[in-house]
Amino acid sequence: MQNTRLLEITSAAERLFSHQGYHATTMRQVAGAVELQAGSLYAHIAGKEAVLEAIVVRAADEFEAAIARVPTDAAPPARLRAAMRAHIRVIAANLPAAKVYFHDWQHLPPSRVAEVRARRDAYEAAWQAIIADGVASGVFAPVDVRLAARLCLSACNWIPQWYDPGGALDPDSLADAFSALVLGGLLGRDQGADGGAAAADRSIPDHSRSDTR
Amino acid sequence: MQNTRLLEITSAAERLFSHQGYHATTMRQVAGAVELQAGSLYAHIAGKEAVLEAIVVRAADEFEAAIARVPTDAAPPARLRAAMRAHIRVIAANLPAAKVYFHDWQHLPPSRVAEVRARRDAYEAAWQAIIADGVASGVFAPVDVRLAARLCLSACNWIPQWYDPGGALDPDSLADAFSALVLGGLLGRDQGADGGAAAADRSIPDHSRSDTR
DNA sequence: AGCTCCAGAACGAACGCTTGTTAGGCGCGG
DNA sequence: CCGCGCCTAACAAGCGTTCGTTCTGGAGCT
Repeated sequence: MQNTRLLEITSAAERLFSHQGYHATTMRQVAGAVELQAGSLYAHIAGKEAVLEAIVVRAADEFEAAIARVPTDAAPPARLRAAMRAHIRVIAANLPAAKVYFHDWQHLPPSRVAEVRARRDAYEAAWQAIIADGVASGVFAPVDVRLAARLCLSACNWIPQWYDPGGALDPDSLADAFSALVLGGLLGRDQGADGGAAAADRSIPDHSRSDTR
Repeated sequence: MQNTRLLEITSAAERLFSHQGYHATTMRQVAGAVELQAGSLYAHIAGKEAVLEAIVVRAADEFEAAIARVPTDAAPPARLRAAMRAHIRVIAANLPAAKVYFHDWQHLPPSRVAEVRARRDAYEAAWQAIIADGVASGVFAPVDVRLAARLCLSACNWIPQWYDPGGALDPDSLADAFSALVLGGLLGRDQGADGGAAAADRSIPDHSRSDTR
């Protein structure tokens, strides 16, 4: 069970893939990162593609598990905030893997690509459901559900491009800032709307303060 | 000035780079796309990297020119909407180039990367300025300017991942839907006058799927 | 008009190098 | 003393690019 080496290799590959991209990364670089010779990797892995697949599948698992923990009985605004926290937490906690997941999943063999695409669509549907509920119950404006979900996910999926894990911005603050923007909008009129925020804070226990500013 | 061949090569490279990525694309593939032998390309181009640079620089030019045309004297909400239209129009009109610009600019030589990064920062600053003006004048809520700008740009930059140019969703509708969401937010509250023109329709007809993702 | 001549475009083969991966042998811990 | 982990060496394939050559079309001269 303590397959230390395989884990080291995979996470080194995550780092390298995330910085340079899958195709620009050499197996010799991966080997060097774990202080091995290139050929020695193959005592632990089946091939370069298998490493990529492991990274991508694990990332997909992570995102799915995270959104599955979002309570479905809360009010839509709280659920959206919770989903955003969950999503961004996964990104921040697995930054290299997330980058690889978003950028290099298309380089898997076609059958695996289809698989990942399906999981991705299901994931997106979960977000659409939250927004659709909000629209149906009149809490949300009658927006285009698909586009609204895509706005949220697009904004989130770009985060790995600029997020600095060592910076002062912790994942939950970022998530709360983003959900506050998406929920309340830029236009003034400070809505008393963050009644939903309280619910979100309860549904996802948290130790850090959420302060947008 | 009728350098037809060079143009053909560049746009074939745009297509291939955008679908497969820069490093996964072969010069022989590029050559095949314009019905040439690989070696023949070098009568027109300096090298693979030079083609990438041309694509990236042109895309950066396009985005900068677009936002430069956004009037600076309008009200912040109208300016934000205009910026969104400008940005998304460029994406839709140069979909392959935009994808390459967003994904593969890091594969340029370090000096060029720094250059592009600088231009990118300046571009982002233009968006921040719009939001900062809105906050300063009280039209926008007192949000974190940097995060709000990043939300907008993150959402927009992910668009090439899913946008279908043949679909029913035209760029301006998409831009208006996104800016309506970012300006007004999801939470109900009837739509006040956004400083912008007509197309502020909150309810947008269900767009057909035609997902290439 | 007919001729020469050259520049550019394209070919096809080859270059040197790197890629992912495999094979065989060495050494050390259990 | 077995077997696992690792190394060295090598492999075939593919990479971006170069090179000498061929072909072609039009300008310039007579």
